Amino acid sequence: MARYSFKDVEPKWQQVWESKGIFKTPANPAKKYYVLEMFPYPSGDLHVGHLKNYVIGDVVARYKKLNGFDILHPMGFDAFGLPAENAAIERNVSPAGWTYGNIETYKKTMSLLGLSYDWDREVVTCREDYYRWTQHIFQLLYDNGLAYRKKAFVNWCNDCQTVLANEQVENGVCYRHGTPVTKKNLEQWFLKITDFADDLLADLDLLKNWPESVKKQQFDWIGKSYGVEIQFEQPELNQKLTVFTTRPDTIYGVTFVTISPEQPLVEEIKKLVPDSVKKGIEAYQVASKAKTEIERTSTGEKTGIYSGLDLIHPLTGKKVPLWIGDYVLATYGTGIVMGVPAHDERDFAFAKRYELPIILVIQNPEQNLNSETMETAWTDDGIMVNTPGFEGKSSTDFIQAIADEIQTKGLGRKTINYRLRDWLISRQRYWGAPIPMIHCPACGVVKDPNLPVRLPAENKVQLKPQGKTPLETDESWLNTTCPSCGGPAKRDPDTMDTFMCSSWYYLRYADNKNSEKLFDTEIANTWLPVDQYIGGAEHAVLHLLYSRFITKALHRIGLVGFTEPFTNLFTQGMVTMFSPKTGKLEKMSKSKGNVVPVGEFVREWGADTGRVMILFAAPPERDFEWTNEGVAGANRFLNRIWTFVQDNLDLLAPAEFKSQFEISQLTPDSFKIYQKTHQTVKKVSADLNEFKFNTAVAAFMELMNDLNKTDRKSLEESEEFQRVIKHCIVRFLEVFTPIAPHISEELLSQLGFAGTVFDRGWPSWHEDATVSDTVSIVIQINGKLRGNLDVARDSDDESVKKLALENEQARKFLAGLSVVKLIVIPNKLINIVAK
RNA sequence: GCCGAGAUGUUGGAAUAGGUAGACAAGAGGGACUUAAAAUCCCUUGGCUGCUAACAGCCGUGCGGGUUCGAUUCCCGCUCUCGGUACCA
Repeated sequence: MARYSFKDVEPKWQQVWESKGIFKTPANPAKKYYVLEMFPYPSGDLHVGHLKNYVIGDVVARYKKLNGFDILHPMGFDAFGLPAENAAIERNVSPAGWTYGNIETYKKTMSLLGLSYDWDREVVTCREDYYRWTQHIFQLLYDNGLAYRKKAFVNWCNDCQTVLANEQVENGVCYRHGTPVTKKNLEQWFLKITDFADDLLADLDLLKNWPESVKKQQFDWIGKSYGVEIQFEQPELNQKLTVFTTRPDTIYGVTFVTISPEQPLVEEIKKLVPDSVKKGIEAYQVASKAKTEIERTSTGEKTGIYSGLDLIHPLTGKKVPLWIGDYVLATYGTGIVMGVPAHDERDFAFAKRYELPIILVIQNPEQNLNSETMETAWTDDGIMVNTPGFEGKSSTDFIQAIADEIQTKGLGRKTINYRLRDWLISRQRYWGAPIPMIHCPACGVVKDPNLPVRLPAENKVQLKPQGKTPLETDESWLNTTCPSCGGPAKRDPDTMDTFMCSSWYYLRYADNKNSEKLFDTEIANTWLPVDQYIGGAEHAVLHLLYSRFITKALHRIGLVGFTEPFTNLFTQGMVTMFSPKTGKLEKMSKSKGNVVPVGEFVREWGADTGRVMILFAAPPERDFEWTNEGVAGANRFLNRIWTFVQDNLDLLAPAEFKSQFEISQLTPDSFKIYQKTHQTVKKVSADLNEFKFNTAVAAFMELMNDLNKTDRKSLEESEEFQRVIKHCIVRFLEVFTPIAPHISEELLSQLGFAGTVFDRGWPSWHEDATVSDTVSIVIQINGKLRGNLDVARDSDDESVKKLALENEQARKFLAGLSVVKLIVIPNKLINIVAK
């Protein structure tokens, strides 16, 4: 018996789908469904760890298509970015050549898998026909006041040799390299994502089918907090110092105020203090700036220096010293905080180090706090003390009262602060979309009207970072004329963060060939939002937040009719494998030396085996380990299906195909397999809707195990039985096509069906056949399983009780006991409570 | 530290409007076929006890309590693991 020869079958069906144009996007969808997997950055070649994302998307796309939806299922490449540029520097290759070569490799590999993409919809972010529109979006944002330039202390990664957005700094290190990030004071382009902070927060509620963890991460990242700004006067300074606090209830506990060394007011302060103090402040500023982000933010020492000035406490009128300390962030709130050592850990540590006084204003419920002896700050609620007019009252009541009082007395105002900052998008690198702006000495910043602003030729620029942006090294590119006055001007030398490229690609797929516009609004509104987005959870606050922002911005500008890009989001777990380098399970990656290349895998096992393996191994949201045993098991299963059909093809192929049977006409054996088949169709339909691929595959295995028990002799003897078994295997194969499309199509065709499964669609199940006339009822005695009872479905409780008490097994256990109570759960169990 | 998710056989995992725990696989053991091996097929496979067996009993879903006729599922208190986060005042 020939084993399943995937080497012939898989290319054959890929060819059929291709030639029939099955996966082409319909122009005027009646029932649209947009399935999208996060597009890859093309680096090297695909390994099986990458596959999970694409396989899940393909199952969804095929399943929806079989159910009559008009599908948009595109693929493309996130093609600008550092790896290409680094490869260029290290190996002297061309960034563009390297990238396009990888894209070709990726596409070739993807074509082995039978994925249902419409490649006519492809987008490649580094191509001119794409990045000119990325530049166009930038200019649109600029026109609408959503892109601006400012000088700020920004995150600098020495490995990237460029600045990074806040979202790209994790725990003080670069998200890519893990190298410590330092601060640089540079003038850069920012996008006003903070303008949408409230919408981004509120609309999380609309995202019903997003993982809670992703929504939570975005919620925390936006970090909305309600508080009060309070002003402290300084007699010599001509302006007041404003602090932001969420704890105005601790106002009477203020014993100092701390200002961040980068806060601009520090410069004013320096003018008022004696030279010796000024020198100290400057030395401190230099020292702070030299620290890495980790050194500044890790739990370590809180350092500071006395500014030489004192402030007036707005309520007590007493003097409190003003300190400069780099534990205060210049970019959050006002960059100045009030020091309440008794009720804030950081202030407590600072006060202890510099021997500043501690005033207790909130007493704990045990009433045992004492400012002299406390060893840690009390940050919870409690009872007010040392607070005129509120002694003995609850701090939770006081917090509102004092906020109101501060506001009415004109000492400050209630306000809201966000942790979210504007998105810094300038990058001092070559391989990205140039920022399409011109700097003119006369006119200032002017839009370049000639898009695309092309990158200078690779051989004209110095890619290796040397304190200049690579684009600046091509003078002929850099120097241009001002579109406004015609005088000499310079181009903006930076490129855009590549997250900008990926924050709108899902829109371009809808109308990817439009050379006149970003996209046609009507077409975008037809296909979007994306119905099902699938990707890794690591993008929770990067790509997914930026994309939501860009969608909202384009909505405000009037280019799209929706406010959220992705209606449903599924985040798959990663594929792990034992790494010989680290000696443990690791995410599959080249650097860990634990990859299985897709090409090699498909040559040895075929695409369908890989698909079944990935879907069966574990629930898709969970991580799973890639194992040879798992692969072999998946392959064995496919071969069992193949063999079953081959063994019986002589009888099944000629048999008439009936789409439904009369239950009463079926023999018991026929009914059993017919029932199992329809239960399977029902279960698989439900499981695919819920992304429960692993249990769907298990259901197929169960049905196959039953089909394999088919008695060849009975089959030979009864034409009716042949028709039943044909019906069952056909239904099996039809609903199996989203999971293993090649083998399923091939066997359906061998069984006598012309065309493809898409000609027939998803079968409905025979509901009456999924239930039985009789059910097995469990007999429990005092909660313990003691026997079984076969009764008619929906038997009344009384007859079940009677049968249970008469049951031989039950009587054995009831000997010497008296029955106290009977609990009947219809069609499930009866519990006899006895003493 | 804080926030979130989780803990079920040798392993991946099933089963939760509370109702037969371990579906389906993997691995292991035994058998059939074969000169042999591979492949394939069949059987066994949570632990303990009853000398062995069919069989029977007891225990068993991280730990300790609780609610209930009945708890992997609900409640309270722990332990551990994995993610996320990191001076945001």
